[in-house]
Amino acid sequence: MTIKEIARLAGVSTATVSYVINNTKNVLPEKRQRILDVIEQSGYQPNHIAKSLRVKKTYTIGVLAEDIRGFTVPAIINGLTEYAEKEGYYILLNDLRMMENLLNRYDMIGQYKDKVNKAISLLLHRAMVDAIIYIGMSDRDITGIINEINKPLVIAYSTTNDSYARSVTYDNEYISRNVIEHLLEAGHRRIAIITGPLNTSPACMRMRGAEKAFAEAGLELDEALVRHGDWEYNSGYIHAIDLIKARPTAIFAMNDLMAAGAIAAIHHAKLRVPDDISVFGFDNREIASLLQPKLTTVEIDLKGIGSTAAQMALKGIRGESSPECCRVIPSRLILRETVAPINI
Amino acid sequence: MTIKEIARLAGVSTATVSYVINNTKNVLPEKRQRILDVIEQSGYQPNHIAKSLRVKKTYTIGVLAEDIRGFTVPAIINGLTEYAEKEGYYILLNDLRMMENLLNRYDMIGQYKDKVNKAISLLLHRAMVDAIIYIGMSDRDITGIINEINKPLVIAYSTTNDSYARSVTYDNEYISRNVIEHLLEAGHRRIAIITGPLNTSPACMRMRGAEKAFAEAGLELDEALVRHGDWEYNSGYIHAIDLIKARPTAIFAMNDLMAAGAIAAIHHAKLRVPDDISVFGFDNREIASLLQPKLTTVEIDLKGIGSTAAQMALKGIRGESSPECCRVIPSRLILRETVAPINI
DNA sequence: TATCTGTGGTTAATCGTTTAGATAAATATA
DNA sequence: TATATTTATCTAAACGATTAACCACAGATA
Repeated sequence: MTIKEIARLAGVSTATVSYVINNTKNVLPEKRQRILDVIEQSGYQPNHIAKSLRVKKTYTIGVLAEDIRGFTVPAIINGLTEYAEKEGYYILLNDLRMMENLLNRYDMIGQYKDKVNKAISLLLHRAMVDAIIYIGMSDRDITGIINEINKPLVIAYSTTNDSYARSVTYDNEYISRNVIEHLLEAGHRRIAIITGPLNTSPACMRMRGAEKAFAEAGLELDEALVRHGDWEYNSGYIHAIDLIKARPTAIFAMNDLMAAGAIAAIHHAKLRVPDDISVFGFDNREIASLLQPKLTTVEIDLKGIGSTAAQMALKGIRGESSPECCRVIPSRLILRETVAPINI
Repeated sequence: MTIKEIARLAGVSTATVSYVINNTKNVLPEKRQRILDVIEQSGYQPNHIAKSLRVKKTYTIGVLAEDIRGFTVPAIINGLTEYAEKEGYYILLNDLRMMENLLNRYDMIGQYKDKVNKAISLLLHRAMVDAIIYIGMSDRDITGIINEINKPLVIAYSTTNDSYARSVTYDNEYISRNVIEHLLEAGHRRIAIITGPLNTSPACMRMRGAEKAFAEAGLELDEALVRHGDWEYNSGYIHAIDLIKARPTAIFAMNDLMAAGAIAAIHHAKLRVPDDISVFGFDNREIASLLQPKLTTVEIDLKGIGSTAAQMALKGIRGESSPECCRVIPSRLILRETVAPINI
């Protein structure tokens, strides 16, 4: 079934059929209906490939994910697909699969660069996507690595200071400030913090947010209550063991895994959560609601990041140049059971 | 840069250029080299869309996932991408996003059916994928729902008894038998089981495996020690509370979430894991290695399922009809800290 | 009446490949 | 030598859409 066949059956030219399919020129109502009827009956579906070839658009967005496993990327893709589908676009997924080996290893940067650029080139020239969305987990500014491309590029989750690429992230600093504010309001003063590695920007920004919250309250962050973890469960456990000696009334662990470790450490020290020590996490991953007690934490709107990224990509494709080159999606606090006011 | 331009620069016809690019006909070595040089210098990349139109193949595999969030689907896609990429195929991802609303709700079956068929039709007729891989989590046999399609279809993870579709799953029954065998070998006799809902096939098959292990050892499964959970943490907790009264020496929970609940229940009863009661989980999700003590569990080779699905899809595309229509990927036991021999 | 304008439709070129069939030259065979 | 075969290459027709350019006709305008 081709457009030619439809035209023959309806007794018109292919051009006319095309015009009614795409609503791109006036056609007499009676004729239009006849054509639509023929299409309906024959179950005709326009050949997308032929159209792509002719109009030089594939209605496809290439998505490059550093690694699809884990909890962040799928949620982003979920939101992304929803928006793209609504607008009639496809998602061509390229999973770079480099969770363990290449990410955050600076001796591997050459290999990383090659892999990314090869993937982009493939997406651009062979698959001919209309735009690319890069979902970055690592702290690298991807734009410094990518060869020039002539299609819209949007970075999701991680951030960039490139002027060409658009990016969409979350409010790292602001929400972290909220966390500390929440603890301060609950009466906590001796607040310990287990950060991520300070050479990663999320850890830095969250730290800055925390500092601001203290400053705004006229207080000062006690350096003796700050430890630098590595995002892993064990580092949360170990640092908490250490911190407990300094008698904090609350611990803000900058992700849920470390928070889980901290809770285990607190229990191990025969103390109770939140009665003796409150714990605030970050990420709201599955484990957060399974811990006993249930973890109070921060939820990043990953789905929102995804749909916004898709939206920005489509704006780029349609040439609606948005003045904003970086959007930040608000996160929210999930208040569960691990934080309690201090003076009860 | 088109093939025409390359032909002009190399002083040959487009046909000849095409022949050297695709290695499809003999070309004099000297001429071939000249053409390759021109291609190299100009950075020419063949237009994939044009090729697809002509040869009626898009080198694209459509992947339909019921919901990409969660832990299973991404791991499968990871393996799938790896294989497909190696063979020069793309992954067009369609996330149906129906975790909460449609899955396993039988009043929603019409809506479910519509959504799946619309997605497949889109993939087939508009995106023109060469094959479809359906990653099913729910227990529904998808083939009963899909309208006839004339391209290879492979079902991954969940299973089918359709003769047209190929499927690739894991060894539910066998590995479950292994779990019980392992517990029996460790001297356990009073083994409690927390199943999933018995109207789901994984729960049934795992149950059958367990029964066989008992039977083979000349023992009988004690019905009083079996409870039917709903895969959620809470049901593990509640059933374990109840089971503990019957004094089992081991509990096999048919997923890690319920196992985690069971462990919490055991601790709550002031008993120790594994000293008083051993616990065996299933899935090896992230939480398994974070629990204290670390959970002994089953790891399904999701990546293997993914790459095998891709392999089968490609076989289908290439017309290499494999006699086997259903492959099962072996799982393995992950022995950690929650299972101990009984008589120490 | 002659010319302009607008409307609905067709013709045919085009997008960038692949490939069947034609052609010409070189080599083998009778 | 004449004919058949093989080999390397080219010509041109697809693939299935879109769309610029053109055309015929009706009604409006000078």
